[in-house]
Amino acid sequence: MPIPKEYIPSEIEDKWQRSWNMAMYHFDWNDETRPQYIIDTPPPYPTGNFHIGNSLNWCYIDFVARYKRMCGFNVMFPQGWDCHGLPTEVKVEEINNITKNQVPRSEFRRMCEELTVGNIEKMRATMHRLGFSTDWSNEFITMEPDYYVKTQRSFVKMKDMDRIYQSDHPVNWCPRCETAIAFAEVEYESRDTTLNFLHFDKVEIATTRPELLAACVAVAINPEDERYSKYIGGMVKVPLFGHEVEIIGDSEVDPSFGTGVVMICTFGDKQDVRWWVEHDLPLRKAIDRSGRITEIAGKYAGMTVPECKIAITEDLKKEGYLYDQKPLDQNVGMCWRCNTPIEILSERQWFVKIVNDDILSTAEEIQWLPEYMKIRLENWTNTMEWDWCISRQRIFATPIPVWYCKKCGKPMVAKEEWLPLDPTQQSPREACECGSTEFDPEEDVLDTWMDSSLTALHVSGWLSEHDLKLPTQLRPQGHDIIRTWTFYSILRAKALMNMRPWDSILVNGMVLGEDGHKMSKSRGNIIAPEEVIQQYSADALRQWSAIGGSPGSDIMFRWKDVVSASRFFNKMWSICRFTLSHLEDSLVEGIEEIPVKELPVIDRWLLSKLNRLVNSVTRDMDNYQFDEAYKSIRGFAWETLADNYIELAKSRLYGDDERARASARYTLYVTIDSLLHMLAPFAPFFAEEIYSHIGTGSIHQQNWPDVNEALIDEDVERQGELIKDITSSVRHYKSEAGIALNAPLKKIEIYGALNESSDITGATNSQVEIIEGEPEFEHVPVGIKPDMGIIGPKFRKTAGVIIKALNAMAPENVAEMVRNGCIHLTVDDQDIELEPESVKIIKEVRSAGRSVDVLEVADTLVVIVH
RNA sequence: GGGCCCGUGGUCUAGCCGGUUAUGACAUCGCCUUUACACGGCGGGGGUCAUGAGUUCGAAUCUCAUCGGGCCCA
Repeated sequence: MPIPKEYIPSEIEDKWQRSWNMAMYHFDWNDETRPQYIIDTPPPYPTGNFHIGNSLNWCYIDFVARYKRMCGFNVMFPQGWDCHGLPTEVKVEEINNITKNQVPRSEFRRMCEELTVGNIEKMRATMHRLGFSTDWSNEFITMEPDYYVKTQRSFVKMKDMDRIYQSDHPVNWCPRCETAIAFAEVEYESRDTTLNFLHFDKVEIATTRPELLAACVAVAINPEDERYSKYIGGMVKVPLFGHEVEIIGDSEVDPSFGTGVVMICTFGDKQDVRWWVEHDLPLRKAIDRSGRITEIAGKYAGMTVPECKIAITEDLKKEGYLYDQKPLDQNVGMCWRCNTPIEILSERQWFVKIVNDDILSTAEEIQWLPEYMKIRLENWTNTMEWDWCISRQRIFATPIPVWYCKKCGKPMVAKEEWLPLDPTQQSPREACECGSTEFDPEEDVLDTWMDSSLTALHVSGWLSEHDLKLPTQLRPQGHDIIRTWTFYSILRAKALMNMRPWDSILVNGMVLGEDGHKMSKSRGNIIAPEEVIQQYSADALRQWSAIGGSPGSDIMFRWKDVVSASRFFNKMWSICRFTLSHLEDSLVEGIEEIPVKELPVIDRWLLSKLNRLVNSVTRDMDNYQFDEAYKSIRGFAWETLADNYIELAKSRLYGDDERARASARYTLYVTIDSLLHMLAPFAPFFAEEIYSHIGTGSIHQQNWPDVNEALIDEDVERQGELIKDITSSVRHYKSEAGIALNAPLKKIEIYGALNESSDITGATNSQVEIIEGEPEFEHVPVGIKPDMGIIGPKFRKTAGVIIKALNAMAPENVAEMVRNGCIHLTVDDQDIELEPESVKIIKEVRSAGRSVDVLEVADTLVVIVH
């Protein structure tokens, strides 16, 4: 069946997407013959929109999954969905025009689930369209009991091993979301604020947060600061509120900032918390959970923080306490979800203990790609000051399986076998130690990272009927979530199984828009994958992923890269169509295998280069260098195969010599077949389409090509290269001389060791004669080029003067000495001898009166007779 | 303020454990419809490798400083 002239990707991709049996990508849990290759795929948040950044990451994963499968691994490329979290809650409130407290918890949760199910469906469709070889038999959805039972069991297990505890501790608090958040969820933004200079009764202090005066619990100065050190241990009165606080000394105070005196509030920032702990200061809560000022602030109670700031500043001015104000550029912590400035509140929360050394030593056991990404994790780990706060005051999340006894207040943690459960819907199955059976449920829920940090354990069969296959082989993810997902995943695998979660972590960059900035709605530089697929093709988008940049670096989305990708597929299509048109009959009868020795030089040249290509692409794929791999495949197909080989082989393919035709056909077949196999992980649709014409079954179930070392032959390559170069310089000659490329030349004489000339004859459409021996032309040395690679290391310091001396000599003299086997020269009264290889002679050929042009190709002379 | 990454023709990029002629793509210019492809072919122009200093016989490559950009954090 001939292949159509035009390459119409939409039809081809649609056809294969419909007909592929996705079961061919399933992981076999019971296979004991193939090595496992389990990928800890990121579970995206089901926004309903699989964006281009996801696409990049998933393309990388798919390249690896398909490659490893072809290499004989038992691959699992599962897909999970990280469902819980605030954005969905907000969306549900928006859609239904309600707040979460207006409907029962279970009803609200149901609404969130319903929205999520729909969103997952949309994202699955995009993934299918992109041709990912996902193993859908191992899909997981964190909001389903099958998954969150594991989150809950992990909670109970870690509680039992004292890795989880409950405590009053300052936490980062988002007053808008009314929930605690972890450090990882705090983002910093530069803001212009005002530094206010206030008179206290003994000292002057500078503060950016006068609204927290009521929460002032101490005033701190640097003990080295001679201006104030005499006050240490004394008391001062806080303006407006009148309570007395201690003056403490602490070397952390910067004497040069503001007045050199700072007030400590509970809590204005993280430094306040450090001082509060260190100096054992009292707690004065001035802000409540909703971000309003509390009763301790007297008449200011009930105001919001910004309102209070204005009111207090006014009063301070009125009362004469405020004597100066200066603008200050300050970084303010914000909630990463809603961008509200966070507060630090002291609340009773659940925490996971962080053991920094465990994280760091486990990170050492993992191969990081690129290597430097590990440093980011280490830096983050070393700056952790508090434990991980895992309780959240939300609804759509995994419930914390705990109740509190109404009588004695003792918490009751669910037994593992009771799980999954929701304590707000179910009661404990046993009585409290005190005998009471009345309980209040824990209404707090778990941080979503408690779900997603278990993915490596989950996909490797933890707490399932299968044998545990931890560690997994690969964690692919973006560098934006190293401090969260990477960090927590390592923590959990280490805590729960005392193992590393993965052998390797492949960190991809962010996708930048065409304006060079990270894609975001507000910048309006977002490109949807569907848009790219619709205009070009999924294979073209995948190619952009492969060659847009090397893994780890941020990569810009550029339409022209997609265009260039689709051009390559057109070219490849055309190459395949040409090949197939010559293969037709023999494909039916089976391609006749021809012994290498019987093939013409140029065929052996191509096969030698092909095997080198297989070798390098295999190495690149093993190192996740998709850009390198793809570029070399593309370069080989376009230049080596299409521009050179096919042009050279054409005369044989169209000629009468059956044997010569068969050789070219065989070579083309072998080459196309290998190329398609190597393209398969990158362009699964294209490769499958062409393969369906030349092979049987799906190409995605074939083996990765082996390198046939016997076909790599340097001598053959040199000869082939010469043939190619001669042909190309004749082409160049014609182009320069304004001769049509297919116009015949009178005669071409080649002086040199070349066994075959028929392909040159065909490609240049001219009579070719190979002449042994020296040509009758004058060979004039016109210059020399010293080889620094030889002279430099040998002569070191004197190399410079030697080069100078060489360049000063007459080229013909040097050439003469090279012919005699040794170059003598005198430098600084010293005799120096150089091997002939140290110098390359540049020669010019002068024709002796004949009406010819002379081309020099490597060491071979090509004479064009007019 | 600290850490990490990066400055290479107009744009993006390879090279970066040193070796003299710096890779490729896109763009640009000229020529060509030659039985796979004009979404093509052939050929050309364009870079003092951010700046300055140092190490070295030799630096895009190593060191330091400066300037500029990005990311993460305090």
